[in-house]
Amino acid sequence: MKLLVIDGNSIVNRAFYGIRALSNKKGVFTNAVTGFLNILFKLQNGFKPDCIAVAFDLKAPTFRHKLYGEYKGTRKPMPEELAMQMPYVKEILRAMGIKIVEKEGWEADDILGTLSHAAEAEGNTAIVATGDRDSFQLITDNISVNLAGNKEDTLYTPEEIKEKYGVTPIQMIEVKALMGDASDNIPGVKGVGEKTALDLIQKYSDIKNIYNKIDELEISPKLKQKLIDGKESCFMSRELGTIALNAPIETNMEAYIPAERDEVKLAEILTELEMFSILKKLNISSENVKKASEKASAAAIEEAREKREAEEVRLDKNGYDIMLKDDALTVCANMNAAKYGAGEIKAFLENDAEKRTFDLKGLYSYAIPKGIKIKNVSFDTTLSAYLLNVSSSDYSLPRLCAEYGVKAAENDEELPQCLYELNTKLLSKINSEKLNKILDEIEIPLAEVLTSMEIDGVKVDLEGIDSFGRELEEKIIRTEEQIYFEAGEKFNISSPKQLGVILFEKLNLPSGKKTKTGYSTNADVLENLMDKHPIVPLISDYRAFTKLQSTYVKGLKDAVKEDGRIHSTFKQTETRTGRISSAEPNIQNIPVRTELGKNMRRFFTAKEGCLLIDADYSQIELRVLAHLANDKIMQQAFLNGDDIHTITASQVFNQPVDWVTPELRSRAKAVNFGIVYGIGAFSLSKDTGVSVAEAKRYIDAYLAKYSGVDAFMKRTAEEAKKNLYVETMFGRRRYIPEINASNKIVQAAAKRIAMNTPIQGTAADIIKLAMIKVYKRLEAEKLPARLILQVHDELIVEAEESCAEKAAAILKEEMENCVKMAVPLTADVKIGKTWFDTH
DNA sequence: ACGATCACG
DNA sequence: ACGTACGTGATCGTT
Repeated sequence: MKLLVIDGNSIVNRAFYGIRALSNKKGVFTNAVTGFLNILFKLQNGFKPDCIAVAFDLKAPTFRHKLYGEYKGTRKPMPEELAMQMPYVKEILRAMGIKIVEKEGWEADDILGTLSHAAEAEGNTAIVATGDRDSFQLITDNISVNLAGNKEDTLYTPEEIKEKYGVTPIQMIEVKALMGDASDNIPGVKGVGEKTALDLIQKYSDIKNIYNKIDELEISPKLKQKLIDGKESCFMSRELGTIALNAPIETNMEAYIPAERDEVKLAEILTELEMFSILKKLNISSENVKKASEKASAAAIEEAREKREAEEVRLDKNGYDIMLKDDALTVCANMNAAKYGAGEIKAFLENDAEKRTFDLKGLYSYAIPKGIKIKNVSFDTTLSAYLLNVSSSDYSLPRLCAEYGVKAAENDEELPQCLYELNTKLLSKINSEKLNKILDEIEIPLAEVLTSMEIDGVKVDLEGIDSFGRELEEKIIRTEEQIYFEAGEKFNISSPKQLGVILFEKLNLPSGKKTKTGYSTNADVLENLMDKHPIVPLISDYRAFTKLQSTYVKGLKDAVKEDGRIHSTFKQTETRTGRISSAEPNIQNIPVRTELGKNMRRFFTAKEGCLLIDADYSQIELRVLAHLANDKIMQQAFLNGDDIHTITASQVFNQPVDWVTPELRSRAKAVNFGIVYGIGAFSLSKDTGVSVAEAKRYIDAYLAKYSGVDAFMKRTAEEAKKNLYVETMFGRRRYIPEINASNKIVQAAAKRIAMNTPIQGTAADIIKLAMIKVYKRLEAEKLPARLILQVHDELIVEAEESCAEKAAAILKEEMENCVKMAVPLTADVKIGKTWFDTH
């Protein structure tokens, strides 16, 4: 008999990432299901197996995890769009009469291994279909592996493996023990990659032999040392990388002969998913299709009735802890759990009951695309945990349970209790630390705004980027040639190490030896060498060009989605100061400071018929400082509408305002920045080019004139020493325990943080409030205009041309009036087709 | 995985 | 005498 055993998870994964997003009307994604079934059909038709088994992983940790710790801990979780498709895949397989094999504590790989080897033992042949190469170790004369979902559709046999890798299939285990596997978090031996590993195993056949004869091997001393250091890791990796052949599952082949298929059921599911092409391929009788549709409508009526009843019971309670997990809402009231499936979530989220959520932004990412309006969120675990400790890097449930002394849920049944206890604890802390206002009025409403911005994204001119990229490519090539000419040889200009050798050894340029690893070649160093050799400005240009090319041209192109827009992720629990951050791609560091770089902004554009409205706060951090420090002189400058850097120059350099030269103004500007960052004379001198002594005089003069600022800085540092934390104007808190460190350098750094955080953090609070106001106002006035980007002190709205002026007025008004301070806030607003035009 | 570098506010 | 401004994220080379 012939057995086909399929790695379900792996194939579904391949299908999901290999096929563009498809979904039915209800928003259930279907690309993974479609892809999986197409691969399954192809395998069935190609191999004509007598028996079929499909193996899946269960989420529970396997015995190997328990032995060696959660070695898959860093693996990315399955995206929601994929997770929601898994139940459908399984249901369809069952309806097709195909056996699903999964076993708590065992991985799909182990099931593949056990079944294929059991088949062989009974004198049968087996084909293992999977998406990854792990299974190569299972190959024998009677067991072959098909890398399904790959372009090349070869069937791997022992000969194939020998030819390709020069080792036997079973030796692949040894190879992996040496090289490790990043995707499985198998460490291997540090510093040994595929090439070295294959080489070693080809020569010495297995790791046991290698370590037994370690002193006799013909290898470099360096490699030998690596092997010795990694010995323990290597043997552990061998354990981790060995697929089990003894999983406790049914191994009688008869059990895997497909049963008769349930056509009605199949028609039902495929109709629900709107996968009509697959339905056609299955040749299901029209009679059965009809039966399926009758059943479906009856089920819908029943579902509606159940929902109503459930609603009535649940509505008379007044608070729920809820968490969206695997596309189902776990709802907990008084520690009793209720599960809501995809169809019922909407009704629950939209009802009036008070809700305490976990990962509100995640919930909005689910709700907004489906048009669900979440009502009455009073608390969020993640946001609260962030407010209570902005310095954590992990706000996952297990981590929070550990941090706040709550017993972590080991399974879904324990989840309600766990969430309830954690939320209760966090809520009481939020109240006692007076963070409730900032939670209710800033972070909770902001979650919706950020999610909406992520979903909308910003339009990008791909052709424009492409053409800019071609220009850059030419510049890079030209510059490269000139650099090689000046250097008299070719080398990797991007390698600081190689560059250092060329500049400081070959060309004998004066070096300030720096960094742990060698010469420093950063922009500052190059700046000082500019006139010393013609290669230096070329290097500087080369850096600028390649930075633009790889980070921006290439990076942004890769980030453009099918809708022609970039959807950055705005992280709400990332920064220590309360700012939001942007990633994948980072939209907050698009070039603007240089003429060449600025061109990137031409490619961020409003969609057809729309314009961008860009509003940025003028000097928000200095205004915040003037307010917090209650410094009358600085406040007066802002009240007068004066140029703050000119006034500062006049104060610090003791000159009449009219006598302030651009040079003086620029130095004063540097001092203003320095003050906000918690200045030191050394750094200021480096920044302005004056001597350290001179810089010190500036700072002293500054603090003497702006005496309120001086007092504020002293007060803030003392407050930090006493409380071990500092606060923003709205009470956002940052703990700085290092403030009392015995190491003076550490302590000095902590002091700068203490002085900077209230300023940067208050500015962050203000713009968050402005975002909420702008978002709500645009929504309330039903304007065809949406807030799409935030860059710390700048907001960008995309609006239909007809309402651009109106939207601009709203932006300005809301930004300038969202808080009342001792100085006015001003926002400069510009309208344009592209982000370049608005500057 | 980490450091160096450089883009932004 | 120390080592040198606050807050981020992406890319590349090196280990």
